[in-house]
Amino acid sequence: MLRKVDKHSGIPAYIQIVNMIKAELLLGNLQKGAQLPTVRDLQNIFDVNINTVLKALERLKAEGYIEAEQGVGYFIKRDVDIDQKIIETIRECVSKLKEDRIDLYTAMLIFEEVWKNG
Amino acid sequence: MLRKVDKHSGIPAYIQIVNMIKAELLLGNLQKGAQLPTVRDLQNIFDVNINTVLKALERLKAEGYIEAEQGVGYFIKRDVDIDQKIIETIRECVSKLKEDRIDLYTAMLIFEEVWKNG
DNA sequence: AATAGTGTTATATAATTATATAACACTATT
DNA sequence: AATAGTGTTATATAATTATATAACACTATT
Repeated sequence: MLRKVDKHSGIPAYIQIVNMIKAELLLGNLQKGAQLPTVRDLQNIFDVNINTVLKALERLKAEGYIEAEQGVGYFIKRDVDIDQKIIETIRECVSKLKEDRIDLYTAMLIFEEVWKNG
Repeated sequence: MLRKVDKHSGIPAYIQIVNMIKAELLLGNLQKGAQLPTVRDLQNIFDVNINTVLKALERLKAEGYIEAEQGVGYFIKRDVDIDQKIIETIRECVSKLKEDRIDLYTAMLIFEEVWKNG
């Protein structure tokens, strides 16, 4: 689901946009051939300047995820398949953590640190 | 564990530093009263300029996690306790995901998206 | 042929992030 | 009193990020 970027997170807006679109690909919400909203719509969806949208799309294009057709639109170039088992593992973990009333930011800090160290 | 920042992640170095130190607090690796390495040591540990270290420490100080004593050093101001159950939940999840050969970046993208949407 | 709806390119400006460097101020030890 | 080891402040510079704005180029429909 594409939504406003968080302007206070410290993470550059164009990186957040890249991440959101990659997440849609991973979850199968955006599939090969699908057309993205127009750059001017994306500008509104993400609540950023058009140039910031273009910077994110440029990055995704360079990484081979999307392609542009001038005068027509942006399209998903390939599916990014992921084992459903992985998604289920993460869903369960998120579900448990939410029961414990922890917030996303804290959860991600621990997640990253445990991954890199533990 | 404090380590070099990732200069290619797109995330500002000072944010990465803040996050790493917060993660240490959450995992109990840094406890109330503990002294941080000197700013000049941190500069080497994180592989950034001293001003970038100071920017991160300033943020942590403003949020009440640490305090500075001029001429002496930086100290942890309070413990950030977290239910061990939460850490165990995350450890198990990370363990499963590593078995599936997924990478951290992909895992975190899914994690965040599932949290905000699923 | 005209037009509405796409993506594309360009210029200017400001804020933020990061580096390099130097000098200063305080504390604890010698 | 001197000194080594801390944090602190200041100045300059460059790259990156983000915005605002305008004009242009291509495609598909009317």
